[in-house]
Amino acid sequence: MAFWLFKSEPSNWSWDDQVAKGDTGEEWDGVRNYQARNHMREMQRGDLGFFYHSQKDKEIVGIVEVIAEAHPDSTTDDDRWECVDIKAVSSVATPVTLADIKNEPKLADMVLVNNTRLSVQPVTSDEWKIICDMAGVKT
DNA sequence: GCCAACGTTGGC
DNA sequence: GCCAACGTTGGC
Repeated sequence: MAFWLFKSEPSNWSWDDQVAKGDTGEEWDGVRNYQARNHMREMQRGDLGFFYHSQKDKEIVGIVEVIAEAHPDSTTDDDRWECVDIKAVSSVATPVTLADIKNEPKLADMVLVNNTRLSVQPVTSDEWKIICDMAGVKT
């Protein structure tokens, strides 16, 4: 079981949009970055991830689950790009902001802090646990 | 709205 | 294969 973080600009694809898809889930398409794609290739069904709103909110707002492993991205003919499908699992009780994360010394090494531009990131199990505590999510 | 950081492209 | 130029992302 691995943990991830999915970043999205809410004006493009928000947590509400994701929740509206229910258990059907949705492709995490549109990624055009090799590092992010490689992370998606490593994902397995049942892996969990944080759903992070970039730009305006800058906070983790929900938990998602990988429901389909990497497959060609249907939004392009370019076969370099793949994506996984994810579904919303639950909203967090307390959104965890980027500022909260930066204020927590244990999270100083998070990719979110050090490589702000990467849209799909790995999260360690320690980081997962700490953030779930902060968010009021039971693990 | 600005700007820094980073990834990608393309000329050589 | 290197590196300058460019485009995009995202925090502030």
